[in-house]
Amino acid sequence: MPADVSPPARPATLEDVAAVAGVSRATVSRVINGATTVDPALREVVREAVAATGYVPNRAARSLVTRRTDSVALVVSERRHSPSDGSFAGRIFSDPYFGRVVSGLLDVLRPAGIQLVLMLADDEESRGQLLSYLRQGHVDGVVLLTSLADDPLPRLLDEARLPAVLAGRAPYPNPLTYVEADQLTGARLAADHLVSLGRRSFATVAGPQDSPAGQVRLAGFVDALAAHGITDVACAEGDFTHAGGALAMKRLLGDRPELDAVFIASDLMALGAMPVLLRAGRDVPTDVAVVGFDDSSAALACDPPLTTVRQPVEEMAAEMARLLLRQIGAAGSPAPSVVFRPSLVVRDSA
Amino acid sequence: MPADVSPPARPATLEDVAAVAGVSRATVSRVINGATTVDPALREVVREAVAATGYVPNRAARSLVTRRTDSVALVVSERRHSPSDGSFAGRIFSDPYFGRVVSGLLDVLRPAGIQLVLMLADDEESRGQLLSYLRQGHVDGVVLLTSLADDPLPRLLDEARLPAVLAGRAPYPNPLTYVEADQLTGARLAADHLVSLGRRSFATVAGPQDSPAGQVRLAGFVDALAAHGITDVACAEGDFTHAGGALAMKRLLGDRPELDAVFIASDLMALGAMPVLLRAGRDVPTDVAVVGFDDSSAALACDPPLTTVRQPVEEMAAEMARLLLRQIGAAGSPAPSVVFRPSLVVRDSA
DNA sequence: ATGAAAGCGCTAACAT
DNA sequence: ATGTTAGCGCTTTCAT
Repeated sequence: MPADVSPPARPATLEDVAAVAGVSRATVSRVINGATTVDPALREVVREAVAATGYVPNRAARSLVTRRTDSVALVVSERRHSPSDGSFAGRIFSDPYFGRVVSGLLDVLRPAGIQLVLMLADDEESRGQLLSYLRQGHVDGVVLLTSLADDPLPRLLDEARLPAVLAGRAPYPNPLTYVEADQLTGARLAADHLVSLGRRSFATVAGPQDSPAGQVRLAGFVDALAAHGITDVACAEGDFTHAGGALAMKRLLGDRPELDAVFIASDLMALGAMPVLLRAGRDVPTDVAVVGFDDSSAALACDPPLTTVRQPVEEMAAEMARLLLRQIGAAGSPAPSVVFRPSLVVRDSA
Repeated sequence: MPADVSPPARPATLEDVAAVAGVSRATVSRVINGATTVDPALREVVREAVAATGYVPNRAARSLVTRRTDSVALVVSERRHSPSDGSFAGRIFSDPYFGRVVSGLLDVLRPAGIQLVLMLADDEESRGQLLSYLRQGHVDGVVLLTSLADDPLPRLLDEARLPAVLAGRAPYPNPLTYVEADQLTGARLAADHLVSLGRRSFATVAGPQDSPAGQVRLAGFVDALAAHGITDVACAEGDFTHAGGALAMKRLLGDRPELDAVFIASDLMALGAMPVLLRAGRDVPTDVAVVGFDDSSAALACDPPLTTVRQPVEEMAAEMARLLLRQIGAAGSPAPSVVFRPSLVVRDSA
């Protein structure tokens, strides 16, 4: 029977490393945290001891004294689809937009050793729980993704004095830092392009009018057309989903069969709308020019490839992470908001 | 100048509550944690003190002594789309499947007060970081979503003796608990249905053949047809995305223009494939019968609505969460795996 | 049933 | 440059 040489199940602590390295806990701590006031030779010894023991810092212990958690929350705030629907449907999870946000966030957070905690707020109760959780300092900051114009979360987050960054400015005056693409300009880009194509009968599949993005993109499109003297615009509201885009397009075709230009407020809706056009015997772009919004993977999934307004979502998300980290570092003093310039990506649909 | 009556910025601690209630820390702790050995009257007093002080337990402190974190990781393991692509594209984030999983998980986790930490593993380096993080006990357990047949994570997770549940059995012998729908049966359901419709020329848009789900659904479909004496099946591989489905469908139409039945290994790919059929002048279901897989929101976004193999993803995810919680409670002793029965949902496409 | 006290693993003064 | 020490807020024996 072999001697039990395996190390104890208990993970190594600072103390263990210190013992192996023949130094004090404090010195090991300094090396771990990259303090410059450590003799290079000792530093090396400690490094080896860390490797030998397989030491990894205990976050709870560290957190207890530093009062930082090295984690931030990604809060997704939506209206629950249907109350009967016991389960949260999470519309946004199916939008390529979400993946791009996570991706951009992690590009910055991961190298910084910060974890991302995913939290949902889909009703009063969950919002309350969320806030008490956040307030207790269980995360260092929050990134808020909301699709509700009347979302109380920005206000509550501000009152809680929590480092926070919003994806898109709050729909009401609010001091929180936000990052967004200029939606108004984006919608204008779409309108101008459609006009420059010589189109005459305009329509739009708008986003949900209880969402800021939905509201602003519609307003921007309508205003930009008005500047060209065009005031007659057919509009159908979609819900930012594939199916919603298809539905809205059908309505539009019923309302205004002669339409030859349509701006669709998200690529995902455009993806749903284009087969509807096809089925109705309209060729894109010959009969109907289509411009989307986002420049997500959905734009390339369209046939023909979609001309669309590009938002650099990954970059924007990375910027949100950076601003959040900066606020956290600066004891919560708010960082400046930043607005990205959208651009028009011309492909084949318009 | 009004007296400063506002409470100190410092959040209330157990000590504060104890002082207000006039009892010891230990008693407050007992009340918080629902110990039964507390006088009902005292319990009430403590409750009030908690409310008065706005006390919320400090997770780090608790975690330090209990060695539990009350959080679990949702690990998404994928191959990074393109190495040049600095940013992780996160294919799975755009699949309705992901949202359903999160939804089902949170249905169980949220009431249990467990947080969900989102982690990505998309290359060797991130996998290494991930493991050292997990090993240190920063989460109590992990739910693994992988789309790689040769993913080393199940093995590594098992070696690390971490409570873990896999979405779908590991592609190699592995003792970890898993939850899945019987993919073989699901694919057979699709095949049998298509055969019962009297179709004669079969094809399939398979999932990626480096993913377990992709492999098994293809094998199940081919085998089931073979049982009907049909051995000639056209196959094109897709990547489980919308665009991938469209591409594969085009190839299929080129290879076998006479096809009149196609099984598509995911609804999202079917959503991409159906407009291709339409454009090629094929009516669904008259000319071509189409059966999908998943019964996700994409199935209803199809036109016509998609006949598909239903996987109860939300329920499966909820079950994963339950099994994980059970394992965590039982000091890591593995829970039994569970296999759900898929069913055929007949709509209009076949 | 309740309280006193130890200690989880770490960082940050402070002292040297 | 390094070590000593005092907690961070909580749970949990162990007494009572």
